Amino acid sequence: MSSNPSVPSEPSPLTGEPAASVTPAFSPLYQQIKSLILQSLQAGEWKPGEAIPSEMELAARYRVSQGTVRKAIDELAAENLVQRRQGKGTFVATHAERQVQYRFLKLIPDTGDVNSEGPAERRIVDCRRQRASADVARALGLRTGDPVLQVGRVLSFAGTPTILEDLWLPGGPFKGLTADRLSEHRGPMYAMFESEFGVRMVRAEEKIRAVLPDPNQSTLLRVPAGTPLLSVERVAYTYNDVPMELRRGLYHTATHHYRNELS
Amino acid sequence: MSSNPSVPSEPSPLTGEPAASVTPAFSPLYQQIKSLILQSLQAGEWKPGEAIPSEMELAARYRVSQGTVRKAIDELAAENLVQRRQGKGTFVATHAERQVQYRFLKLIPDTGDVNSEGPAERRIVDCRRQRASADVARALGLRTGDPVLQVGRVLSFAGTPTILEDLWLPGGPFKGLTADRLSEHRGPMYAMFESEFGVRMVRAEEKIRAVLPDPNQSTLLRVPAGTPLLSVERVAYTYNDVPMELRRGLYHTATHHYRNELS
DNA sequence: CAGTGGTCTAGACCACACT
DNA sequence: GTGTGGTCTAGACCACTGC
Repeated sequence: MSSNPSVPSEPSPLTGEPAASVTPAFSPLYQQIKSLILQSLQAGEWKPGEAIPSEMELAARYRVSQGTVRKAIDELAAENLVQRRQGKGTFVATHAERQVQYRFLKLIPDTGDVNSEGPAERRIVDCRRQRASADVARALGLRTGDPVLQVGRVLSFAGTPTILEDLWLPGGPFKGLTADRLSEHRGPMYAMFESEFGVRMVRAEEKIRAVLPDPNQSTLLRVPAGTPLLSVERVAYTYNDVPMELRRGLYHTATHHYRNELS
Repeated sequence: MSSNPSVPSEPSPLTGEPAASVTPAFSPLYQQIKSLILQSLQAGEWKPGEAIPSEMELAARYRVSQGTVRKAIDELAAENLVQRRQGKGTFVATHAERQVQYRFLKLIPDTGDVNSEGPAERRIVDCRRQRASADVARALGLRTGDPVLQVGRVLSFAGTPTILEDLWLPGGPFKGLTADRLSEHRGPMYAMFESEFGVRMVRAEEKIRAVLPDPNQSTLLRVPAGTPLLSVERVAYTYNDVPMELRRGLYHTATHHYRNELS
């Protein structure tokens, strides 16, 4: 292959970047291929659940060897952006698959049997457009006062209210989202975000604390005042680390716990 | 290379396994190499912080190509068992390095500035040998009544008690551990486990809940009764998923939070 | 059967660290 | 310069899927 920070483009997607600084640092070919694939994913060239072109096709398209494409895809697979299936192809990851549903929900029943209690029962408490407060704006990368959608809901397991959460979504990308559409959909909310709004959550950060509920919260969760609850603040990101959701949850951990793996 | 589930051994470490069932499922060469390296790590052939042989050397030792060794090491590096350093070599991971100290501690100050408060001040509350209760035994893979070491301690940040935790360690591997040796050591406890007892924690699982302290706990943490606290129960594992520590922590989350990344 | 991802090899060259 | 890990290639073959 030829020299460095240029990669042979095909229909020439060439994203500007006139190399303002001196020698823009070394970037391996496979990283360049990776970002090209990433751009296609981001642009929606292949939809969630669909197969992307085969390694050979991509190798031909980008004029590199199959091994180089393979390494690029390996990294995308490691980041859960695509999913490889031997003999079938490589598929754009989605929150709609049975196996990985509720990928970001780490609260599980103490029995460990995730399926024993069936799917969560969801109730939308409220859903309204409003102007972003300072902290919501900061978390979503907006300006204070920008339009946001605020949603409150309760999740119940086996009839017991267990999670109370508030969501804030940027008004722009989620234009047209209403309480009705939220109530109607089946399956994970993030799956609906993909199919209805083309927004794919690929990564999230959570800050966890122990708190006490205020009177309103203890009513909704049907727990006594003074019951300790897990406060989980999540910021979820689409491609390129763009924040797309702020979520503040209260988890009742009497019969469930938050599970985490460290390595 | 030759046929499958046999790999050319060198000084013949050949770990039994007479293949009891029919066709022991396909296992790629690099996976076999990986487990051979894993055995050497486990046996202490290379100590934490030391370099393992170069890829070329390992390739010669196992009679495979460098690429195959590379893929084996890639996986070990992804699991944080070894660390690659370009131009220098591949090193056995350790809890003693500056960068990854407290790798398993996810509680960080709300300011986000991990270094602003300096190192934690540690106080051993108690340390005694006892017999494993049923639940401790189960978590550590022991039998009820087996000897275990129980340690209680308080961690303070900037003079404020923030973490109260109890540890249970299997009596066998940690023979000779005393309150004095615990108090004397500097740096992470897991680093001392490596250097003093040859026990390397490579992985852990945590179960998190919100709880209220009992009177004794609220005294030690200097918080009022009724203060919600994070309960973090951790089981830490050495190689081959052998549990080596049970740890029950109470985190005061007024000025700190538990941070988690999802993907 | 053909097509896909997965493994393995051998060789060339690059980037980095030490000496 | 030498040795290390890191990248890239080209080609062969294997395992899995679906027609």
